Amino acid sequence: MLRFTLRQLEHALAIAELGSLAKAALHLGVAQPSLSASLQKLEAQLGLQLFIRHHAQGVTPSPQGLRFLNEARSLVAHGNDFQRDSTVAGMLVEGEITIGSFSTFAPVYAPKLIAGFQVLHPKARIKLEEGAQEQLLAGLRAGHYDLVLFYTLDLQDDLKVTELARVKPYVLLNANHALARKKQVSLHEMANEPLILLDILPSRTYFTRMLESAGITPKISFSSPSLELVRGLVGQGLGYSLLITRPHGDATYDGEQLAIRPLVEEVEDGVIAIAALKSLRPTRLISTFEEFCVNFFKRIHPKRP
Amino acid sequence: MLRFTLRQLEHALAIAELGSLAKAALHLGVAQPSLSASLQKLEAQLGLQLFIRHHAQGVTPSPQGLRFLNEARSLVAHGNDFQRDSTVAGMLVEGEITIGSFSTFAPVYAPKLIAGFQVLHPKARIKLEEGAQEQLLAGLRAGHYDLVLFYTLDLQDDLKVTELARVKPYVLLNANHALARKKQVSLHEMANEPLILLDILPSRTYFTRMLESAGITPKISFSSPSLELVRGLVGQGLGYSLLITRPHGDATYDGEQLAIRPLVEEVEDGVIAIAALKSLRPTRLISTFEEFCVNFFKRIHPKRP
DNA sequence: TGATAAGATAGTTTAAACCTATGTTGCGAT
DNA sequence: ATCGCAACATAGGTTTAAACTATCTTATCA
Repeated sequence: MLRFTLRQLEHALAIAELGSLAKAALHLGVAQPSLSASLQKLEAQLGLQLFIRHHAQGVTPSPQGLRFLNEARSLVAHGNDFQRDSTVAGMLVEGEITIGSFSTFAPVYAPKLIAGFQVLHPKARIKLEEGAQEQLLAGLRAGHYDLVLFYTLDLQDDLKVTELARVKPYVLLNANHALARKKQVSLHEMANEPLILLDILPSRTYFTRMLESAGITPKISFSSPSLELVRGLVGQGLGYSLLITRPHGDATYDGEQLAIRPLVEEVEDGVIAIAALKSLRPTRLISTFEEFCVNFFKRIHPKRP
Repeated sequence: MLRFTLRQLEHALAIAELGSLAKAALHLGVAQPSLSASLQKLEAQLGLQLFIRHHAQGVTPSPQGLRFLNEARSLVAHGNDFQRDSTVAGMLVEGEITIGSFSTFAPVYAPKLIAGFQVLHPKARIKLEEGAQEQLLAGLRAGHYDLVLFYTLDLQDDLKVTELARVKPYVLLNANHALARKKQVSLHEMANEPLILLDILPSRTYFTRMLESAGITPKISFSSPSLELVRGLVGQGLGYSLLITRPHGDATYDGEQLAIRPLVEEVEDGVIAIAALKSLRPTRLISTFEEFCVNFFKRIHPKRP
């Protein structure tokens, strides 16, 4: 256990610097007897006499004291650096944060998001990790992520969730599919087609729930957690898919053409949201990033009147 | 001004290490609520939330907290090093001390003294500086020397003076001098000879006082603060000298032969002493060196019964 | 020799640190 | 489902440390 206080060291250093308890007291804004006591205590705790007292003209460091004070100076400097870094960490938009992002839309939104933020706050470093919802929420609660971007489904009340945008699900078809000629497609028209399901939470729950409430039992031919694999399978004409996240472009990785059609039905929107732990007070950097996300999505998906 | 305590950092580190306030409290030997308070205060002072509380199962560091704790660990380690070095400095025979030595006998005694001490305490480093008495005492009071070796003359009561040896003054003659044939010489026999005075305090006072109390007014032909210069002048037959410090050998630097003869008169002894400031509590190293000096001179100048 | 300057000491007050007892909350077991 | 357990927070009180005011001691200088 440490037997001295940084405060005491600061006192001793000021005394050494000014060569006098009285002057040091003035400089530190404490009473002279307080310093006297502080110094005596420090000397007692260390078992070293640091200063030689010259009764009517100040003090001078003893040879031992001189060695001590040099080390003390370094320790106090270390402490000051530390304090500056720490207090500043909460106040400035600097430092590092870690964001968790739902894996399907990480590649769609995150690059622009991060790049845009970096322009405004070049001293911030942003780490991005992808994951399924479970991992994201667990990571958030475990202190691994400062914030997570995901699709809201079942809200948990230990999270502070901020809605960023609402997006409509769509039907993904092979461009040559018969229904691709229509402007919009009904779920019922697709009911007997084989469904290629994006099998990742919460997307799967979202789509199965949507089909259920439309009274449809889908024929699932394939399922995969990978958005690009689903698109590839659709591109090969193996079925249709229901999706929310909408990558730019309508070609698969292997060059097939896709068709994207809105649904006829009024279905529940997909809600893109950013979440933080309610119990974790955010730093300036975190709050700033959160606000930036809100504004970013406002620009991309402006609210209809 | 530093707004946190090393104690607080130790607490936070223990909490992080054990993942629980309760366990950390046990480990640190304090009550759990004390830790809770300590942590909350630290968080408030830094404006950072360090831990995420999981109500019934401990705490985990927040992402910000993790960065903080790493730096805190380094600071506390620094503090521990510092404390070890400091407390150890007072307890062990290690480290560095600075000795001031009266210039005429520094070359005679100091080498053996230091070499002998180094054998017993190889981790001690001893710095030696020479000077006249004024400088030595001023240096001692200013905290420049831990100890000084000198000839006692007028005792000052702010010093703790330990007598090391008593030595008799002697007459130094050219080997060819008429009186050099005698076994011992009287001051009165020399009264009309030219005196080459070692002009350094306190030696000068000592010798002039000695001659005064014998009722002799010396004919001072030369004076010099350098012992070897005085010996050289005597070697050239320019006069006699009175000395206390007795270098080994009776040749001058330029090869002349000298004769050393005791005095007939009973005169005041020269007292070799070691002194420290009364007001400065010695470290182990200082005390040990002081004792070593006492024993060293006991061997060299054993007390006559 | 007295005035002055600088630390030390004494006594008191305020603030910090700590303790015990109790409250709150989430989890797991019956 | 509920009860008990585990773990952190809160409340209230006590001890210890830090600070202040006033006074004493001592060395220096005019």
